Amino acid sequence: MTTYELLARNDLFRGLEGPEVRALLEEISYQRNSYQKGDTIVRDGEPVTGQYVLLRGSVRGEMVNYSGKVIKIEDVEGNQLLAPAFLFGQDTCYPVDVIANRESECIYFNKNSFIRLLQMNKTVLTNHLNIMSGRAQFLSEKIKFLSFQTIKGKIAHYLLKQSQRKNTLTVELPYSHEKLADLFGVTRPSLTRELRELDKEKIISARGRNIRILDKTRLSRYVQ
Amino acid sequence: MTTYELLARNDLFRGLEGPEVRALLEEISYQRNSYQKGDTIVRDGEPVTGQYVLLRGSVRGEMVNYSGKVIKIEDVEGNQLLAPAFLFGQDTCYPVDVIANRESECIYFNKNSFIRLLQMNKTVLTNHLNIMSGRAQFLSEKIKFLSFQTIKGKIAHYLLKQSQRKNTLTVELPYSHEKLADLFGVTRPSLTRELRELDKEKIISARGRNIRILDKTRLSRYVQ
DNA sequence: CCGTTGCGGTAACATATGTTACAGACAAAT
DNA sequence: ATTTGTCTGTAACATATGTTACCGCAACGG
Repeated sequence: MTTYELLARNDLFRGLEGPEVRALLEEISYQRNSYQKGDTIVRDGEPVTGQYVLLRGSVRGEMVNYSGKVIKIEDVEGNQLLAPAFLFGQDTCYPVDVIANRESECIYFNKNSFIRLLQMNKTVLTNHLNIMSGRAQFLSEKIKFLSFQTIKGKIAHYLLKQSQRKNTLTVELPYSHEKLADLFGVTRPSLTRELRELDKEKIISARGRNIRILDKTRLSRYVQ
Repeated sequence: MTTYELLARNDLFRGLEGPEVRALLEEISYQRNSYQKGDTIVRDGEPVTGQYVLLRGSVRGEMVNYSGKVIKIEDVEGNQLLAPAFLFGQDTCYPVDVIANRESECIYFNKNSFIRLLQMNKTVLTNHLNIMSGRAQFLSEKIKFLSFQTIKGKIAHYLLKQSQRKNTLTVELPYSHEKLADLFGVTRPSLTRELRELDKEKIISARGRNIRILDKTRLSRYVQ
């Protein structure tokens, strides 16, 4: 698929037809880069000089502190902007490392090009405002999730959300306990321990990554 | 002072002259409301239907969970937008309660009016993008602060920031321990205990709200 | 002058979570 | 077939923080 066709599906261009997107992009300079699994795309603290768009693949944003503790903020899959809310403002720096989960491809617009893009089309601008708002909403949710819940609360919240989305009581964890623990901001043995306890109490059945919700009511009680 | 004069000093209108602001606002409808100390201006979970601007006074944004634990997100003083990053996006809801710290006054633009305002003037639009980016940056910082630091780490971070800003080694806490504990997402006795310990170790001298940094080096070591 | 109130200080104890280390299961690689 | 690495499970123990309750002080209002 061409760059245009891929980008046309991005939320940034929602509501525009392929040819319109093509016309916009022809006026703008950008570069296209590939990354291998494990490659760092942007580093925490680096100044933001432009806008990356993930075309293809999967990357994750994570915060790391000096003593090595990791909090995974999110996975970004497919065709999305990376850190879309950080391009503006003065002397903004990336708040996370962005690392490729597997082979991936990005488009990079430098700041001026991206601003021109926003100015050239009102729909694009509106889309971008929506995307930025969505990010702020996401970050707020994250604060709530990280600071209010106990580990069991986080597990309950997570499982109930997954189960609701797929409309099933069996949840296959998309991550190892290790990764999930990072997402929750806790350590791996602690996460495993709490999973085991919920299993022992017959609230869930947990066999490695395969989890089945046995008692939704009691599980919900852990969500604050 | 008139509404125009007040608003003209808002970051949203940075770079515009008073008369320009006046001209813009004459085309737009808005309402002006007063609040008493303790009044709730917006409530967590309420849909966002417009943009509040704090004209005068002081408000705080805080998250509360069902069991009553509070995390104060921030204080907003004087002339600023409230929750500026949440107006766009679909079905957005406020992520916090916003409560007046003392008698305060707000302007409220409904969503369409505010969007028109952004469309009418490119400077205003750019300012708004900057403000939104700033919010995202702030929220990211908050996540780091809340999830990486121990209580002593939070104290150290906070004191060092205050001391740097005022360029002095004495910090007069602007809050009671109670409020500060909310800001840190911890309980009051725990915060007091840690303050006392830092005092005992002669890293700071803490007498109620009056704190003096005695050993900057050792204090910094607590910041992750 | 005295009660009330809010605040800081403190202590005993409970609990959640981290730390570290190791063992077994399994799959991939050799 | 063997090795290697990754993952889950587990345990003993350490630590940070929460919980609850109480004290005393200072400010304030009646």
